[in-house]
Amino acid sequence: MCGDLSVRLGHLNPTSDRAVFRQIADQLRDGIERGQLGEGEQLPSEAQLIEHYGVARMTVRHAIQVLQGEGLVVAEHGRGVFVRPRPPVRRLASDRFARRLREQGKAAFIAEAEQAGSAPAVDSIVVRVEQPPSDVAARLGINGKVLARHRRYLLDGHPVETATSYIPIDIARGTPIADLNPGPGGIYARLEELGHRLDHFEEEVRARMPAPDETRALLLSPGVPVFHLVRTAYDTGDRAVEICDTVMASDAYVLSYRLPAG
Amino acid sequence: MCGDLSVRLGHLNPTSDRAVFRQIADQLRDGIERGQLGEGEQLPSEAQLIEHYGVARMTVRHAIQVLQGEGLVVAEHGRGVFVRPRPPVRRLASDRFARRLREQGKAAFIAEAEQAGSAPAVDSIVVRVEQPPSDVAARLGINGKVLARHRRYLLDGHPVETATSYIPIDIARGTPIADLNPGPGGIYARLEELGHRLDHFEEEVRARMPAPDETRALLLSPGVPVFHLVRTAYDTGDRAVEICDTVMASDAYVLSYRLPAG
DNA sequence: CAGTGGTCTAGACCACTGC
DNA sequence: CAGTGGTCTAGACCACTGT
Repeated sequence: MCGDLSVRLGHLNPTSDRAVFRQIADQLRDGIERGQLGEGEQLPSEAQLIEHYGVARMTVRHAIQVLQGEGLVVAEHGRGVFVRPRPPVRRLASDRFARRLREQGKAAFIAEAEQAGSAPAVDSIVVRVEQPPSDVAARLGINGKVLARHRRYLLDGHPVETATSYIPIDIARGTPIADLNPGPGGIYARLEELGHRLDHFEEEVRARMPAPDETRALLLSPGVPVFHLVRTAYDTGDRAVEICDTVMASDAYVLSYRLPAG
Repeated sequence: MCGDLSVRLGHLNPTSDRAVFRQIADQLRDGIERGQLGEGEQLPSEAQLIEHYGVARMTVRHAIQVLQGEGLVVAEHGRGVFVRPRPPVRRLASDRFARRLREQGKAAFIAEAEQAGSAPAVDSIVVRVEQPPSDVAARLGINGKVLARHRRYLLDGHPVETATSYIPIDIARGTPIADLNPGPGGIYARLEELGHRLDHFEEEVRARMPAPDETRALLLSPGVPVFHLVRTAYDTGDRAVEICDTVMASDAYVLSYRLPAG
């Protein structure tokens, strides 16, 4: 009764209240979670599923769409539908902005990626003066424009993160912070050289589905959310001297934080 | 040419490569992002969109499905499709497990919710001895079974978070930690009374789309990811004494962490 | 009851992949 | 070229909401 598919597909329960496309999605999901379909393996084709279940094409497409929305599979035009491979995750530790790392002359992203054996890259760098979003302006305590540094980070050629740093103009003007390449240790090293000794950062983390432009910039598969981080840097005078707004492919990261108990 | 819809819908570009359903989704998304369609407002009905664009029903449904996947709208059977209201978010600060809060006799969730003016509740409590997931076992340095405390948290009647705490049996046996209600200050207070003075926590944060059982437990709308937190509590002897595995509705939370700069 | 979205069918034509 | 998924049509019937 079952063909020679790599998954053992079951039968539909016609008496069930559960919609047919959901029953099909359930069975495929089961096969994935049980490991009968491993990472990168191909699902039965639409034609095979239509044949097996005796349903219309739109019904099996709907089932597959459900799994795509859950981030379990990716469809590739002309090739097939595959169990989504989990990319290696980058672990971001809460000490990643510690001074000792900065003093080694590497920006946080580069230093960490190289240590993990990946090939880091930065592109799409744009540095300009602009009007910041209102929440950024409020945190910086500024009404007018600020220096904005936009960039995109890649690991082994895959984009994983876009970021924009906002720095008050009175701090950045005429310094390497306003240059395309701010020099060794990144802008945090420059801020400290300028007398803004950093005290701590406050990082806010949200998760949501990406907007279409984010899907493009990060080459996200359907069903992959993004982390949205807003990190504020405070100097020892408790002034907010920089805000970094970051959008990250959530399947490429685990964020790790140390919390005090005392 | 335009009817009296609350959004000004544009026209399709037949020469565009962009699929018709994407063009329709783009126009509706635009209306939402420009604020022409505010939170909770109703989108044009399928019938209206079919009429306006002169396309088949499946095409407009596909467009709306795209917006659902992005978490922008929610469809309500028999009522219509609405711009998804953003629920009030709960801000979780990194000092939420500080001893001073515990000493006030409240568990972290309850204390914080009441302070924010919400009505907290806990249900679905299950306490039992079970085999933990292998990653939990590894972190606890344990091979066999552990005490597991499952529960679900609600704010103002809405489920927002499910959590499972795992505690080594040799620590929990015969203590209030193994009771349904562990008493004032929660299990962290009990752990400290038992001599396991807490030193710090390590919290790992992931984001992903929910599995179907999580969608049910948290009543999640389509297009809403979850935070998956795994928090390990270490005592002053650097022993892992508890692991809390938490799944949270990402639209109900902003996580906030303080990072050292020094 | 009319109006809404949910499920499903049976086709059509197209675009991409790999042999 | 055959096989795959992507887009779109034009229907059908159902289930839920509100009046």
